[in-house]
Amino acid sequence: MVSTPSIEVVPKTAEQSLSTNTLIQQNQSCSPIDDKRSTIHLFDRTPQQKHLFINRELLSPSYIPEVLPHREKEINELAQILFPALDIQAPSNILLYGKPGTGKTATMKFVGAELQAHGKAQGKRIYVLHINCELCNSLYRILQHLGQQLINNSQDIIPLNGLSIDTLFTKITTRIDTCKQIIILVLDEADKICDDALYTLTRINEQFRQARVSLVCISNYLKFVELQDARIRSSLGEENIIFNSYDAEQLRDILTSRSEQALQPNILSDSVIPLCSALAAQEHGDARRALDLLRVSVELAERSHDHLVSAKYVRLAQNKIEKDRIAEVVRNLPTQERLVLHAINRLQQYYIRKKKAGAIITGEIYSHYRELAKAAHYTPLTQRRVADFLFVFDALGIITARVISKGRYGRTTEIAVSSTELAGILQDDELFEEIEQVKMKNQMKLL
DNA sequence: ATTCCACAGGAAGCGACGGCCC
DNA sequence: GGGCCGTCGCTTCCTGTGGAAT
Repeated sequence: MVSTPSIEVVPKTAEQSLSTNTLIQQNQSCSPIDDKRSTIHLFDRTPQQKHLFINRELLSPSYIPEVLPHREKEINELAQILFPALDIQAPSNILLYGKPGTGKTATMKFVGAELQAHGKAQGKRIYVLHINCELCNSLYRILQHLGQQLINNSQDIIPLNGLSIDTLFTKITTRIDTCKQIIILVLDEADKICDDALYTLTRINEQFRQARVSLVCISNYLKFVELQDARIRSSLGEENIIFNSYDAEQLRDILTSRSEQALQPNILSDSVIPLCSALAAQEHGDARRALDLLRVSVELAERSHDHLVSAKYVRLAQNKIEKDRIAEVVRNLPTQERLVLHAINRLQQYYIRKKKAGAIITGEIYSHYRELAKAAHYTPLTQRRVADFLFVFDALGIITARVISKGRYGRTTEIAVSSTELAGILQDDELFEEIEQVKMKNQMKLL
């Protein structure tokens, strides 16, 4: 039996608190008796610990505040377009564009809630239904979700699959058309939907005699509508609202307004909010990022028993957020995708060791991945499939992929690892030990 | 101007899976 | 229980591509 390691439950400094994972790992080696003993006082608050938060939830990006600073124009515009719903007339379909964290979803939820409440007060049937198309990207999933939200408490559950699209479509449209009502269907991340689904949804009103459905598509991509079929383009883009990125000053206002409600007074040093705003403004004015930075900074200070959140914690928070994000992504990847990441990482380390200039290319990655897969007793996937993985890693921000032409020597993709934390994260991966012994067969070729 | 390389990436199709309907 | 459905992960096949080399 392994003896109990000396564990300090609450680290003294922010740096120490960042190594919480190590502490947890050490803790896992404790015996059941030791576990029991160590948890008795685990959640007792020490005298020097202080609540810095009043309500942590208010700094969560998903929280919709009562006031949305610097979005008054968009709110009014959206409300004007949706106004006919109060007369049980279908508003125009709307497109909301803007980069991530510019308040599109928050604004829509805010206006949607107001509209629904107004409708209810007037005894009108107005429903605003949100669907995240990242999760529901096919017509079947959208209809299933729509039906499920409409029936709500009924026992008539719509199955996740098994029905034909026609059956499901008839079932849902019949259910919607039972009375005179307006449904505002908000399709968040609408660019993730397949074309057929979008086309069917734009034509859905043809099925109704009483009810009406209006679409609100939210997208991060300005070219979203341009890429659609002409039939979809005409009916989708009836009204457009563009959400510009927040600048540092606007982000500062947002943070100030939220922190006044979410945090204890006088716990932020003067530089914290300007720094969080400036860092988030550099990332295309992402309010979510700014809120995350502030929340994590305060959490780190709280864990370090500090009564004042200084700029130091913002810097630490920035590193922690990035590392946590990549680690979370990597942890949830399937084995084959992690094998490809290991191949990329090993090649990167090899390039550094040998001081080899230039970027890693897909051919090298694929051949090294094959070696690793065989060594770990997995059947290697095709190069086509691996190319798709690389595209996904790029989208996730783990690598940067750039298609280049090497003239007579063909076309390829240059890969650079974007995250400085990747090597460390992969060392904790269960595959690491398994493939660590594998030598790079193509070492000479690579040089 | 043409050739050639090493892929990129689209399209089609396959098989497994979970689940419904008759 | 068999037929059917949509989805997902994957393969195979194919055409397209950019620019150095010829």
